[in-house]
Amino acid sequence: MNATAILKLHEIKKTPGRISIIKTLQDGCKPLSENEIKDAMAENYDRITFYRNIQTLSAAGIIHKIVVDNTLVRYGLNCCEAQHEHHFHRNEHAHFYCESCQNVVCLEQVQIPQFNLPTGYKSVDSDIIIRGKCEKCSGS
Amino acid sequence: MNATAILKLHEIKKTPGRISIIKTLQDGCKPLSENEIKDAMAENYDRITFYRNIQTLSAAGIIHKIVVDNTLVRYGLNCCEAQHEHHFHRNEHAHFYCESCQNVVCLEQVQIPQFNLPTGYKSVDSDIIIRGKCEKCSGS
DNA sequence: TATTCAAATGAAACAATGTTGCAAAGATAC
DNA sequence: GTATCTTTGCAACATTGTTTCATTTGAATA
Repeated sequence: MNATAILKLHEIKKTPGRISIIKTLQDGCKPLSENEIKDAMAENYDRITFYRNIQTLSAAGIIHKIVVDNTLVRYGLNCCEAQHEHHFHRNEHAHFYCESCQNVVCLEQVQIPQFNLPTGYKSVDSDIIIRGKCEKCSGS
Repeated sequence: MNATAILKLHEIKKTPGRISIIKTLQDGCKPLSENEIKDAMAENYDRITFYRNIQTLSAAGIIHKIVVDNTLVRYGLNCCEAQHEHHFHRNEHAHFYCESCQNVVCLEQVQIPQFNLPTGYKSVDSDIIIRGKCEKCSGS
């Protein structure tokens, strides 16, 4: 689905900045950092607008923020299935962070476990970051 | 175990800043933010020294950093068992973040699952943050 | 197509967070 | 107590994130 269609589906105004962010993430085929998106957007990029659009796109369920570390944040495009939902739908999945190539991979297929919490604790959702080496970097 | 003993055990120099951080975390009985530690340390606090000591204590396995969000970081004291290890030993456990009271709880007893990763992916460790309501805040 | 109005933008200014270099002070071994 | 190496604290800087407000723009409607 193209950027314009995604925005229309979620009833969000089509603006150059938002189109740019979505297209960049589609082209990148993986979660990207602010700087990577910035570089791709070139003169289209404004930092304040970027943060606001990330907020908007995130709240709409179009993208999700991946916090690998407090100084290492990536933004990933939600999968196509999630894009068909009109309402907010968190596309919950774990993430893999490769300590060699620094890439983040969305592990759509990895089952999020049911954690056995102490009595009285109610879980709403969870963030799972698995660190290690990806396929390319572990082959040696 | 008191702060001095912990530092000696890990062969790290005993300094006021480090003692302060450890004592504050012991008194707090829960993971604390930089600001909470700062307030407890009062005039003892220096921001640069704090960051460096967090780095040192963390590398030694005395404390661990919990990144709930990129703008929401806490530091937790490692449990006593881990303190008996001379070498670095990551005391791996999941964390619970209460969206009502903003407290973080170390879930020592929650089993870290074996994630079924795609072929070639090697896991080293993982960060698990479970969000929801804690015992006190869910009772209503 | 022109009009309209709410929403989005971009500039400035600010706030918080994290890092580096370096001289002075302090902790431990002797 | 003295020597030595580590740690501290200051200054300065870099990065990341937020708020306010006047201006511009998107898109619904006439």
